[in-house]
Amino acid sequence: MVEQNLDLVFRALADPTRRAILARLAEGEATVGNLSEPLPISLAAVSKHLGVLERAGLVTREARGRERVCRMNPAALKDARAWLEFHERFWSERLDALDELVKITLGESGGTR
Amino acid sequence: MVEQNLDLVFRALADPTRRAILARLAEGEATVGNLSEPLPISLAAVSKHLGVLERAGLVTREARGRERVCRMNPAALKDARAWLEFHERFWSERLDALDELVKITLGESGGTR
DNA sequence: GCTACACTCAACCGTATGGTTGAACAGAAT
DNA sequence: ATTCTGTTCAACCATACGGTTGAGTGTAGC
Repeated sequence: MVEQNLDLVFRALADPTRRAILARLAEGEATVGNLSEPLPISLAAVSKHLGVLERAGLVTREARGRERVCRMNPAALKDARAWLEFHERFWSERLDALDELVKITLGESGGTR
Repeated sequence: MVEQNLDLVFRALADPTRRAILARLAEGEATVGNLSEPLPISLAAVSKHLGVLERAGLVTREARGRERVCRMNPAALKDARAWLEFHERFWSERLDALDELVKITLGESGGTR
């Protein structure tokens, strides 16, 4: 359940164009047209990228007149950050423990590889 | 420079099999064979996944006899976490600011619409 | 009502991805 | 020396991805 969401979020973040869109969106809401202006790709391509971001829950698109205004949803980053943070911490602790073990082992046995 | 690394890291993390491999690796180093045991895919496929993880800097593979022992490298997660954290924070602040603005605007204008 | 605009949808294209199988290679075991 | 084992490599397959173009849809403006 959450796992699949991680798939979508990480995959969405793996593309530089999409990260650029998010960066632009961080400055405030924008229409699809606004977003596509600085990008060297077609409007349709941008629309597709927005679809990916939307499916990942990172962005919402709302119709306003004939425009679609996009907003970012920082909450969707939470799971991904939590995953990263957990593993980073977990691994670091493991490494520390390993380090400690090595020190102790070397100290006791005399360090003969 | 860092940007491209983010591509690789996020892309690597976007696959559930690869996250499973990382989770297994968090419990300690393992050979390619060890890693492939619980997985429902071929050894060759696991080897490929390890290639992806290695290119992203998340895992190192070292030859030990005829085996390859894999270890995780938590440092590689740092950039990704930093990116996420920054944007999450940045966006949250933005949203808070927007919230504040809305409150002020509504308070001043009388809140029509 | 017609035209212009903002956007999405659908079809298509080339390349990447995740999987397979079978051959190849290197180290261990006999 | 031969065989077995652990792993990679290469070729192949199906599907997904990121891009394009052109048609379609709905709203705005005259």
